Amino acid sequence: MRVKRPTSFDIAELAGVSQSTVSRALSGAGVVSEETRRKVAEAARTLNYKIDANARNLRLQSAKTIALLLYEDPVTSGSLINPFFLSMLSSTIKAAGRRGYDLVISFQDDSADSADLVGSHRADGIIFFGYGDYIRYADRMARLDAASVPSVTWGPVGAGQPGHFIGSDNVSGARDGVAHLISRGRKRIAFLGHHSEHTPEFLDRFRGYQRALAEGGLEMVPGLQHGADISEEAGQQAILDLIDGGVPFDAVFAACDLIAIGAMKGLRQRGLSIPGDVAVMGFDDIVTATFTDPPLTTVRQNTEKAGELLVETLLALIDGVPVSSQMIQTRLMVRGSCG
Amino acid sequence: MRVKRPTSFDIAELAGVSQSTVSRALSGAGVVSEETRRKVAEAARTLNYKIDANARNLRLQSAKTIALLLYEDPVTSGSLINPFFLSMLSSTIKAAGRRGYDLVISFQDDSADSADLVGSHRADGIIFFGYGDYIRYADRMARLDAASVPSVTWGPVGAGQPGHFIGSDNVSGARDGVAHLISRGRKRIAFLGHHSEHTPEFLDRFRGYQRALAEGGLEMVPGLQHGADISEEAGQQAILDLIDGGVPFDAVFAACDLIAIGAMKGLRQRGLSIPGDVAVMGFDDIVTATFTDPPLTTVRQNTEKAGELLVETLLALIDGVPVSSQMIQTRLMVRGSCG
DNA sequence: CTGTTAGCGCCTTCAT
DNA sequence: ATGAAGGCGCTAACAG
Repeated sequence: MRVKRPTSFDIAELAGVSQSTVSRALSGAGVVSEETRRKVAEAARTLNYKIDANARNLRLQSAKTIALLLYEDPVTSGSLINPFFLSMLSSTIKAAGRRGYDLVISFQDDSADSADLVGSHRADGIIFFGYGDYIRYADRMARLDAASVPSVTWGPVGAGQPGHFIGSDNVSGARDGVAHLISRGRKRIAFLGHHSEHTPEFLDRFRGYQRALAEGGLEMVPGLQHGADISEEAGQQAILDLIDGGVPFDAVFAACDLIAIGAMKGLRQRGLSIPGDVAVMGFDDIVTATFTDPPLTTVRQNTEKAGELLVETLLALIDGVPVSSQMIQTRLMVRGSCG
Repeated sequence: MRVKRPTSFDIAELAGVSQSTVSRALSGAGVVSEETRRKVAEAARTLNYKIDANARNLRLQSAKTIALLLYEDPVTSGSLINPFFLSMLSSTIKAAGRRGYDLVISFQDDSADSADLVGSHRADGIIFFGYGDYIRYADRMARLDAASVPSVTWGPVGAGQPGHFIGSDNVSGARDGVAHLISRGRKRIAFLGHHSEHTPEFLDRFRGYQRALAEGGLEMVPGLQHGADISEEAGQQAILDLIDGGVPFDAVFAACDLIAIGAMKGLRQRGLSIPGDVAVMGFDDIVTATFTDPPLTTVRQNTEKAGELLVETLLALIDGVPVSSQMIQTRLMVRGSCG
């Protein structure tokens, strides 16, 4: 059933030129007279010619493709459901497309395969996604580096991990958020989310929380910090634990929106009003944040810019241009949940 | 910085055989002595050899790659956020991986590009995703067909559209769901969701709803059918409209889980209890359905099987094997929201 | 069972 | 400005 596709020789014949001229005319690179360029372009159009990517890439020793690896791991089983990543995914695909790169996607957490994608010229480099346990990834990174596989990871910038990172300025973002709560007169501010070295992004947000408290002249109230996985359910459970713990609080800073939304549910479940009794602040600014009741005030991560920088950095790496990790500024989105 | 990668000739030399023997040994296809196969495998391992995908695919005139096109359109702007699609995405990627196929993903709704992916041998075929307006897609499908581009769409099976489809049995799934409501003694059952020919899957679910009512000896109560886009917000708004409409009801069948979850919010907002005052039934069985309060009873779509069938069908099409659209059975997941 | 040989379709010097 | 020729790395006849 496969129709024989036209090759550059067919175009050459139809246009009355040589095959190499066709190649030059279409790539736009070489020097070709305007006249011939037009003839070639037309011939290509009438035959519906498309450059064969395999032949081209074989010749060029590249792939014009970026591999996107999504990690699933025990700590963050909910991460793939996190709408935030969908947003990242979309912006990254678009950024790559703008530069003529395709994206192959893979959920596999088999580290061998990821390097193979590049080893086999299926992809020119790798972008890693996933709120994750970066300590576990460290050796993978090291191995990729050893094989000189270009790669960039979305995550904690400047956490001392090997490899190149693009990520939000989590410390200052969290600080801004908590400072806002303080400016609204809140004094007893809880923190929801895990914050060990295994989740450095959350750790940074925790540090921002601490810094804002210090700058606002507030003590961190013991008993108002509670771990939570990245899911609504975890957030809900965490806030219930907190309420039942008996230590009073008038605000919650959640390490991400999903946790914040879960917390709102828990608060309502216990008959507490938002923001009357408790103000709630999130982090990410997922689409749903606009639609909660009240709408969630949150720290927005710039996913557009993130995708752009991830791709740009990776392509630089592929071209052998030295690059450094980069931090993206966040922005406070004031809505109704903090009064 | 790019290290020169070993070729099959390097392996051949190290293993003391010819290059073609290396190819045979590694592809597993040809006849090679056990002895040589071992030697070659070991040489490949020590040199960390990976078959060059471009060369291989150029030779084979294929790509070993499937393109996944996600459609975004006005009607379904929320669809990409729909966790259901994430689940589909994951299962499809895994099914493709199991067969040695990579997946290139694209959000673009530019129909030209989709055909080009195949025309340029970047992909062997296309899988389309997206609750969508299939009428708008019809001409795209026709065009792809004309260019003999193998493609499969996740969507309404048997709706008379051109092309190959894989989808759930929406009519019988909805019927089962509504029959369950009836068996629990509900008499006035509302339907939430759009159901025009533009959204044939929802239309089928509406038909299942009608059928169940008829089989249960119930009349369809006028005023208890309300449109809703695919989002929590739309579901919430729809149920509020219904409540304010004044026509009493004791159950809601939502065209998808997101709508159902929004409806639950709206009911609670108006002080109605679930399932005491109103039973709620969804469709999809997204992860969140397990965690609502009460847990959502819903009609489960088998995403595992869906991904498997989509890939299997597409590969058959690519091989020129005739295939037909296929319907997947749903399964009622009884939880707490229907009493 | 293994080696030799001929391309797959394109880009790119090197001549002209 | 254009044409001729070589080769990217691999698979698949075809011989032996």
